[in-house]
Amino acid sequence: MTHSEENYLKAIFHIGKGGANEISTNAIAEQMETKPSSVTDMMKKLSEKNLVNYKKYKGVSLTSIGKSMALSIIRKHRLWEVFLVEKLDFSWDEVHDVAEQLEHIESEKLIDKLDKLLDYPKYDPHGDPIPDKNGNFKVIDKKLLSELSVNDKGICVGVKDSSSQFLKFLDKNKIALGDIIEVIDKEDFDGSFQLKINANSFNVSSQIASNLYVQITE
Amino acid sequence: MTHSEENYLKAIFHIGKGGANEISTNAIAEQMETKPSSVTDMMKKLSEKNLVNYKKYKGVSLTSIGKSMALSIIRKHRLWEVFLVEKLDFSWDEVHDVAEQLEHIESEKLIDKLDKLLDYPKYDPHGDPIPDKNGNFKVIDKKLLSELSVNDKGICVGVKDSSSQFLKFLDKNKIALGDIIEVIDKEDFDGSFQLKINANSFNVSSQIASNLYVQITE
DNA sequence: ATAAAGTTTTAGGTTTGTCTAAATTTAAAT
DNA sequence: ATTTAAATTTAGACAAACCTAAAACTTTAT
Ligand SMILES: [Mn+2]
Ligand SMILES: [Mn+2]
Ligand SMILES: [Mn+2]
Ligand SMILES: [Mn+2]
Repeated sequence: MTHSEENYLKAIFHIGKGGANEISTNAIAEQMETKPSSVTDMMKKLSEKNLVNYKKYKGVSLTSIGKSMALSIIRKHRLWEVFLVEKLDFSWDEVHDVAEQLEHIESEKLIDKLDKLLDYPKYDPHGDPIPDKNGNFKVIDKKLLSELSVNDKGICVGVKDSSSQFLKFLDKNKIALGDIIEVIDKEDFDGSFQLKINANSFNVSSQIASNLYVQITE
Repeated sequence: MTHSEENYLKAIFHIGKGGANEISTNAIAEQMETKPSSVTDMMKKLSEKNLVNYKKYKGVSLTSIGKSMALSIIRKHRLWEVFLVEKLDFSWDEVHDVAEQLEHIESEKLIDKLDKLLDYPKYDPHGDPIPDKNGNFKVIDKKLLSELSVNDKGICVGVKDSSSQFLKFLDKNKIALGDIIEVIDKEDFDGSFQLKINANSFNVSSQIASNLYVQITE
């Protein structure tokens, strides 16, 4: 498997959110920042290798082999992200680009030992689940903060947008995974939220609220 | 810089042992396990980028930029080898191939932090020196065990052959870096050595003796 | 000094992954 | 039901990194 092939499989998995949907050529091209014609070429090759189901003009889906390869790459990506944060003191907004490179390192032993060193983490620094060796992971029942109602209370468990920009914004405002969030009020006018985060009052825009995942506790 | 370009620079550095000698096309081809014609192509490209001095039929040498790039890759390779042994419990015969991949990861911050995590090691698991950020490293005054005379005594500080085969042989015979070695006798007949290693008697063939580096203490 | 042998380069070709432009198929709009 | 628009595929091209075979250069041996 080449780096490029791996990146395509990962892209298909992410667009389809792990399901078996038919993914369009254009969607893949956008995700990969490449041209649709390049995608078509690659889909033919991946189809030849039995990693995707491809029928002309009908989009693609991952085969079970393709899916497990995608999961293996995602596992590596997220484990490396944990390593960078936990062992090398990277901040959560700096890890993605390096992990994009590290995810392609081929060595089963390496990743097993890394998993052990990190004490078998279940989530990456952005709250995304880390598949185990067999590709299994728990899907935690989380909601976007923007979907909560007044008086709902929960724990901040993830981010939808994991751009450096957004993560730095959260840092600056001292919002972190694990924080307890309570919805005090919702403003109809602009969709903004009045929150209590770890006992401090906060007001966040609807844009922020729709990029934070919360696990409701009551 | 592509992986391939990096590997060529490293190969040239290794063949020339860090000096500024003119390296032949065939020597590079052999080191890289590729064909001379491929080497010529690459030398033209590296020359274009001012990483090597190249004149047709006259061989190549690294420019100062090329040399510092080679040293940077070697630094990364050896730091990763230390990481694999110290933090992930790899044995010294398993690290090279993985380090060949990891050495190409691009992130200055990553390598600085890794260096710190490992507490700024000066040598890799095979006794090879690790260049610092500026490409400087100490050349330790070591000799091949085969060059020692009877009654010479020293510390085992490195291996010349770092093949898995040889390293496993040393493991099996409980010979490790840091061991104290004394030459008790040399056998003219087959060039074999009678040694005392950490107080135990040993007999090693000339082939072994010419692949172990020793720092003489008396 | 010349021939033979060895080394290096050139010429032309392949594969991978990309691109643009044109053709084809599917979906949407009238 | 056509026409128009959008999505997708094909055709042809290109750069990177490799190859084989042939030509050119250098070194060695006679
Ligand atoms: Mn990431
Ligand atoms: Mn992540
Ligand atoms: Mn090595
Ligand atoms: Mn080494």
